[in-house]
Amino acid sequence: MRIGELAERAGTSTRTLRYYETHGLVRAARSANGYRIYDESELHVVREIRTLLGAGFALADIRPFVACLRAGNASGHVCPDSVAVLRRKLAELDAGIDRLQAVRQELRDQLADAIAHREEACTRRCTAR
Amino acid sequence: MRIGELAERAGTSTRTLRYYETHGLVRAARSANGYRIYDESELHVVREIRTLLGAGFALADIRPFVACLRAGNASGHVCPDSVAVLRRKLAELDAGIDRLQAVRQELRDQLADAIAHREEACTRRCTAR
DNA sequence: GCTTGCCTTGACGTCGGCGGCAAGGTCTAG
DNA sequence: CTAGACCTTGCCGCCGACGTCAAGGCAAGC
Repeated sequence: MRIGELAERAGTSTRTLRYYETHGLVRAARSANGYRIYDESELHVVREIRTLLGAGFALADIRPFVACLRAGNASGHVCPDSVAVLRRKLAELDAGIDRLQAVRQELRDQLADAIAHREEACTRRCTAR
Repeated sequence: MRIGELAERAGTSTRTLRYYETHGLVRAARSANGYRIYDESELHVVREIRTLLGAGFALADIRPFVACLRAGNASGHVCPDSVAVLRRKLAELDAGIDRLQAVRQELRDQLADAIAHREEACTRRCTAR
């Protein structure tokens, strides 16, 4: 399979695949003319990468998952390194959610305040540049 | 007040204040020698900007709040434009929280799965590069 | 032969909110 | 007179995950 086909089947771009390769995540053999030749299994690798990226992981965090897949495991998250990253990400996620919840509460308060003072405040035009 | 003092009192840098100025958020008069001279009220403006940035707002989103302050209102969030941004940000925040919650659930499941299969999977060394 | 479509490497652009440096002008204290 | 602390504009660097050319090689159909 060449790069164009892999890109299409993985739902991404050739540029992205080359980018992953330069960062050591995806592997390719080369045919006589220099074209990249991908093994069927690379499709799973790329999909793993895309899924994790979509979940907010950085490429560096994804590395252990790919290594885990390459080590012959059916899923990339069963290895110790992956689990460590999972735990860390989970903690980050919790912190992020807490932060957003706090901001959300603050915004709701401000919104309520703004509506309550709608008539007494904002007497001049608020669109002043 | 010159730029160094404002920066210190607002807990930011001179570089940042100039940046805000080029983006039309902060205003300064000029003294004879070309130095920026800030009105006392700019301190409130800068603090409003910093607060909103900290809450995850983009500079473009903050503009109406600054305009609202300049229009003579005690707080920047009482004007219609600000309220519109607040509503939008609140919705974005909710969406973001939902997304993170979903990812979080997914991670927890994967973590549980990884732990459950700890012994039967990952037979080879998972740290293969 | 010529076009079309695939592929290659390399290098610069993007977005946002600044940091940091260069090369100079200004003001004040000693 | 000089040092040093402030200020000015301008421009490049940064992070991350790519997009977007540019300039060319390779393969296949007509």
